[in-house]
Amino acid sequence: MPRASTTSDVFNAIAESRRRDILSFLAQQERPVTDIVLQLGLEQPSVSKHLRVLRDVGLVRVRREGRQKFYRTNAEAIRPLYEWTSTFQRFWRHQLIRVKERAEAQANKI
Amino acid sequence: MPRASTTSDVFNAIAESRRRDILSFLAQQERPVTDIVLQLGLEQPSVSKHLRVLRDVGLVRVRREGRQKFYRTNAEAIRPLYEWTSTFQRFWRHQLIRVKERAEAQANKI
DNA sequence: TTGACATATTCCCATATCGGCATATATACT
DNA sequence: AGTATATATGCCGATATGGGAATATGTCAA
Repeated sequence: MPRASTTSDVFNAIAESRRRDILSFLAQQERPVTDIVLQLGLEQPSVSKHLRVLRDVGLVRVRREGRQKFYRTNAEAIRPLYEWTSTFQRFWRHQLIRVKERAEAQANKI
Repeated sequence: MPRASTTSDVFNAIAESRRRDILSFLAQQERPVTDIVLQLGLEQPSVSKHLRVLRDVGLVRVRREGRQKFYRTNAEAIRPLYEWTSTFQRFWRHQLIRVKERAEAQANKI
């Protein structure tokens, strides 16, 4: 069994750094493909392929206008990722508290 | 160029769902490998390999005790993921507000 | 219709992957 | 030393990948 498909879920789709770059770029404003190509310095077919993956998992939406297609990030689709990572928040907080306590204990010794 | 290595960064490491399962299991408490095998119903070599990947990117820490090795999640390493997803928070909030507004406008029409 | 522009798809290739199985290493016990 | 337990590694095979280059599709304009 090979690695799970990039289109199998949001976790696999965002593993590619260029796709994360695209998502960040398309978050504030919808953009035509050419803008992404220019902004990120990638080949046009490469961008189209990445957009296909992102579209398949619902991370971007498209709107056609003449011969252009405007893509925008569907932030809602990133939420599951946010929520999964959030479950660990309390643990890194605890770790930070412990680090702080150790640092203070060390400081008091001096 | 193939897909980036699973050990190249945290994003690639957590793309695998079993690795996410392992991280969740090891978040609250450190556990020996056998516990993970029993809890998740995976083969022992498979678990060892997943742990290797997680260790390489700093997502877990190990402590040896006799012939056992106790693994625990290093929550701090998940933070970059949390932070990246957080940058989209304001966008999905906007989207939700818009959905809410539309729903209310619809309700007022009735 | 022909040509120009915008985007998408196809084919090829080198490579990392995960599972399965066997085996290696490391530690403890007698 | 020899055996049992705990964990790690090596090898194999099937497969999806991303880049590159070429080409296809779709749309406008003259």
